[in-house]
Amino acid sequence: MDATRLTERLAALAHPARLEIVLHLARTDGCGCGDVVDTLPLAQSTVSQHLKVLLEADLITHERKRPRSTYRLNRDALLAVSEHLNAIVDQCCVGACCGGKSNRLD
Amino acid sequence: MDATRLTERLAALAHPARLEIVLHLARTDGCGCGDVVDTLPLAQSTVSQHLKVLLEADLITHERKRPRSTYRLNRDALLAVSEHLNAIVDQCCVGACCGGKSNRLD
DNA sequence: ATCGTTTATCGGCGATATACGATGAATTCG
DNA sequence: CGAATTCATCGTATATCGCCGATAAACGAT
Repeated sequence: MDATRLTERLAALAHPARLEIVLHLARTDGCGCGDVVDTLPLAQSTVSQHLKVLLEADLITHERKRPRSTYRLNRDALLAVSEHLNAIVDQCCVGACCGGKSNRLD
Repeated sequence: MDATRLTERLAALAHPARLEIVLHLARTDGCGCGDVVDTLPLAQSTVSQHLKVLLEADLITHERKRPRSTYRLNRDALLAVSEHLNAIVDQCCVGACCGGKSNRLD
């Protein structure tokens, strides 16, 4: 995952509604757009847009089914973001620095 | 860290220039605004604004010194974001779900 | 074929973000 | 003192975001 992809994913997560959607999908093993609409004080078109953003960032998956489609959290993608941030922390000037703290030497 | 704080930090990280700044600070154990300006194709005032955003998100620290001030990465804050995302992944419907994968049972 | 349900897309508006140059404040150097 | 350095802030122009209502598209049910 390059820097551009990372910022795209971070941007996708950096919105209260979208973060809420991610949390909802994490709790409910996949649901449709309508289900998400019911949990948020937003119009259906707005939710659809948010889902699209998350989809383009590959943070969720989409399965077209009838009568309802299913959106699911892409755990791997979310985990990749988490680990990328972790890598930055680890990379942080090995040795005593950044406020005098040592690096994960446990 | 509540959801609002998390989205604020994610938003701060979700910009190419600011992510670059964070990476730079991670590599160079603290430096001034001017040093950052030298590494980016942006005006000094723009960089200063980006630093302010990162500062408000508490992702970096600022020590006013002369002749140069010093910005440093706040490792704990960045780590907190990483772990928060990790927690969402872990929370993801305990059991087989989300693409049929099991949850970190190692 | 028509209707109802579900979802995606379009157009537009207000708000926010991003960029820059200019300016000011604080400090150091000559 | 005056000049230079470093950085923050202001004002402003432009672009993007976020939201909505309206509409289109897809499809199952009647």
